[in-house]
Amino acid sequence: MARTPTTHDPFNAIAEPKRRELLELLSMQELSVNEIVARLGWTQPMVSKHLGVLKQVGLVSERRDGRQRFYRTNAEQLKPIYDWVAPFERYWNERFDRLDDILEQLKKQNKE
Amino acid sequence: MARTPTTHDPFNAIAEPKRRELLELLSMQELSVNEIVARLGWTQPMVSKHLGVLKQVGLVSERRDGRQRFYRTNAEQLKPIYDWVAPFERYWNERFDRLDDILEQLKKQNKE
DNA sequence: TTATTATATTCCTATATTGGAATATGTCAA
DNA sequence: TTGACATATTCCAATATAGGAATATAATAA
Repeated sequence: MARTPTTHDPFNAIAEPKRRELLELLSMQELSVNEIVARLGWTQPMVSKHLGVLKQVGLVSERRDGRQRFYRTNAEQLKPIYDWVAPFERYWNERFDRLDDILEQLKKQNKE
Repeated sequence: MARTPTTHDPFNAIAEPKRRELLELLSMQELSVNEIVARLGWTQPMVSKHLGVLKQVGLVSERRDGRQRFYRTNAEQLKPIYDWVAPFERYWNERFDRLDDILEQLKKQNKE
């Protein structure tokens, strides 16, 4: 009876804008925590905590090397979101306008 | 210092699976609250509350007629989500494999 | 071993949440 | 006006959250 945890699935994880920013950054390149801190200007614990959430839902993967940990985006985990939202594209993309017209005509023909 | 409200933006609004289900249902057709209750089998207050969240972020629109209220999905508000997630498609869609190869070659050529 | 560096975790507070039950509001009909 | 119907809102509980500060853990170097 509470909001679903952010660590439960990608939809909840990416609701936080900072985590979306992290995913964008780490899709270009693998970075260590301190490099992320330097680039984004957040506090180190803040970076670690958001990375922790993303790791739990599999949206980033971790590689350890000495005392450093390198993270990178695991984009495949975003597919469920894409798959859910993509079918709605037709509603704002004019590319589907002609198809809509055709479907309308078919409907009319069926009624006759 | 708390999680962003569900009514703040589409990303937070659709993190809840029941609201995604509502959006799918109401994209096919306009429905009254009671019709939604009948189709989904949820309690009436639950339906009204979720519709309230979706309405606040503009994801559904409302039409009043007598004592009934008809809702339908306003898909354009999903565009920010699509726009954010679509660039990641390349990471799981094999259609981009050849493009990746070409980019790799260009990188190599640049180094020379 | 001790100090230093890199990262993660804990403790705290303020704030929202979801769902259920009960109730309120609004609209129409008799 | 009164009753019935359609929908929204309030009150409650349990639970998580994000961020800040402080601290813990782990790995390396001196």
